[in-house]
Amino acid sequence: MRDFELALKAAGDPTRTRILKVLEGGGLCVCQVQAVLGLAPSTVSKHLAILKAAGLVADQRDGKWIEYALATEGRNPYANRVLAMLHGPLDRDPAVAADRKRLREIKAIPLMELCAATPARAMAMTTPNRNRPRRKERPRV
Amino acid sequence: MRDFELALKAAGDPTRTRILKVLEGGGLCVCQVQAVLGLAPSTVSKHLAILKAAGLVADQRDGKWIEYALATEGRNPYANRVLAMLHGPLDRDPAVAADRKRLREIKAIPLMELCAATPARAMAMTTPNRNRPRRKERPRV
DNA sequence: GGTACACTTCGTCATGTGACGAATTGACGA
DNA sequence: TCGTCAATTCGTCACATGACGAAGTGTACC
Repeated sequence: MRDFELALKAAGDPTRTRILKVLEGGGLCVCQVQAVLGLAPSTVSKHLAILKAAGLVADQRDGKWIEYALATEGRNPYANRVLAMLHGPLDRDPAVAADRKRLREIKAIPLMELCAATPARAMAMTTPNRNRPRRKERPRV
Repeated sequence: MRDFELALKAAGDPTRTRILKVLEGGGLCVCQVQAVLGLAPSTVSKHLAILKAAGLVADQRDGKWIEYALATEGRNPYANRVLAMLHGPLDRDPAVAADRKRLREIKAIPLMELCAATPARAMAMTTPNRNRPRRKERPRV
């Protein structure tokens, strides 16, 4: 019962549903997820921890970054069934489509440049028709 | 997104999971569900309303009683997939097994006798070795 | 029509949840 | 070893949720 509850509650929150849909495109570090969602780092971290506790995602440290990806197999027998439900009508959801679009833009930004930016600046980075000069230094906040 | 959220949040609550599992044995009226769960009528009614709004159960009035049953088809495309997840490890859950046992005892009690009883009395009725006289039967729902 | 009763709705309370900023942790590089 | 920075944890707040009893609704039966 606990596994069932954890899996459904984890996936049932709209923000976490968005995270799962974004991770369908492959593993991401927290700051990338944060940039897509436009939420505070602590908030994103909490959501990812809930998804991990439910066995829906797995994390893997990669140097300074921690990559989160959809779980392929885990101890929660319901995780796979919940993840399978992501395919379908959700693909036509406006919010999901918007996240997917933003994800493409964010993946074009080097991690070093993206992660040092505040959410507001990361959002600005993804606006089109913006002629930003390339910086070598980390932008001041 | 809304359908997905409704279905997962509705089924993700432990009390509502128990209701769904109990309804697997066939449609029941509210007072029967109430007797199984041991909760106040208003609480049960609220849970059933949430499950109905999520498209997981359907109700049908039968005279004075209202029968709730698992939805066979509905507008929520995720309802069937969530209901399918009820089969599996949940069948081995202690709470689910206890509810199933109590359900058998409750189904042996005529509706007229069961529904007029307070939850405490209904619980007392389901204790074994009780030699209750048979009353005229209500049409089964 | 009036009563009985199965069920729902309303009002209230305690607890859970999601959001944030601030402080902390842990790995990399100077 | 120390600073930097991605990520987490902590503390706090507003709001959602689940529980209950009381009051309301609608149907059957007299």
